[in-house]
Amino acid sequence: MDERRRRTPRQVRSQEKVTRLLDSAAQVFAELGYEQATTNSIAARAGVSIGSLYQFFSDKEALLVALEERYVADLRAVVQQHLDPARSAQLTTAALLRQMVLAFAHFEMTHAAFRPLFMRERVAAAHALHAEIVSAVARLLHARGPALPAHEQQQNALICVGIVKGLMQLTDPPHHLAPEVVSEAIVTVLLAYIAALFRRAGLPPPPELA
Amino acid sequence: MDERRRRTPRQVRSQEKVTRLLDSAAQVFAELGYEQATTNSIAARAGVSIGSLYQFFSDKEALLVALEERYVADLRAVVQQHLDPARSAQLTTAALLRQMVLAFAHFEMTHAAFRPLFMRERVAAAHALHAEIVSAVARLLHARGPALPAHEQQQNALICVGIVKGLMQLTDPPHHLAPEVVSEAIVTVLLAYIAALFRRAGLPPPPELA
DNA sequence: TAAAAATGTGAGCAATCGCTCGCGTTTTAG
DNA sequence: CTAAAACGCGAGCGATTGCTCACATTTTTA
Repeated sequence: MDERRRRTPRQVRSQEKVTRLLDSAAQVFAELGYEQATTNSIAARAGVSIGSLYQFFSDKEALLVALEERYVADLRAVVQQHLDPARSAQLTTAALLRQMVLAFAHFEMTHAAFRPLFMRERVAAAHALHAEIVSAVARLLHARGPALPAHEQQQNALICVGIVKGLMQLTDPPHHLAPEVVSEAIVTVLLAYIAALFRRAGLPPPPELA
Repeated sequence: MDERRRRTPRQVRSQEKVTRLLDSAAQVFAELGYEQATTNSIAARAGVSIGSLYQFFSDKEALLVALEERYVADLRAVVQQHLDPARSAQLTTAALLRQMVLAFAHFEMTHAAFRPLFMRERVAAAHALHAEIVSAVARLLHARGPALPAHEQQQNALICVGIVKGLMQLTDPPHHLAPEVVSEAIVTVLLAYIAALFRRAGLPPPPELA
């Protein structure tokens, strides 16, 4: 299943080492980015020799791929929890958006290497998940506004996701805005944009959006 | 004035070389980013020996700084043309926003290294210009909506600039949306957001924003 | 307990990068 | 025309990086 992991660790000791290495890689990648991070520093921070690192990971990119699997699994769990149609049907659009944005902000805070790696590099599974999210948002838009032009929903969803991704960067240097402030602004922008979509289609926006 | 440029080129031949080196640096920086770009490849693409490169630039970072001066000067010209109060007063908010966003999209298309360098690295003059832009947008917001809470205008302006910066990334890989499509979406989002600001303050939004 | 398997280690190799330096060529000054 | 100044060149130096390998240590197996 994972050809980039050289030896599957059989002893508890080495399994913990793999975990520590991935934690260390996440930190160093977050601080320096993938290219600037050195495998020696990742091993050193994990308290592991460089030789041990290469017993478990075939090369530097294998660390990235393994981290990707971990992050994508975590993010997929968040997405399935918040984009589930059954759950979302019980909430107002405003409440639903707020919960989703806050969940995503929390994910980014607890997964420091997410943006520097998966927003900039070419990472296959991350892009597949991104496409899933856009489609799920498109379905959600269709459920909330069935009268909106269906052929535009995919693009509208892409804009919505872009708003979240783009504005969430205001929490990074050099702006360093508080995640709560940024999340609130994102919700405001999303609600305003969706309301504008209704108006552009000649429909009255639902009162909860105003 | 520029201590990082070793010899000020006195002959036309070498002045052209400096120009070619900066053009080449812009291309390579845009393709690979600053860290991954190599001075040898920049010199090679410019058709200049590596020795000549270091006659005019003290080190690799000097290329970045010189490029920064060029880009910041160009962007400042665009900004002063479009954020000038006298000019902007004659346009509707919608038309003004559309012109500004299109001008910025055109700037990014003609300055390929702008985002990969100045949105990610710590570049002093670029950040100063960014702050100027946010303040100018804040003044513009105040002019268009004097009744809006003044103490929020700086933050609202930061959100507006963040919307433009964040969504403009949809023109990059992996999305590759057409700049015209993205610009139109940005205008829609900006207008919707500004209208929402009026509503949140208990004011009726100007009809041109609807 | 002893052999085998798994794990741990870090000096150092090959490749790459930023940058220098010695020297040849072209342009300018007088 | 001649000397000086400016410019051009690229082999290669020192530093860094991803990664290997020969060998030591620990755990498992029988």
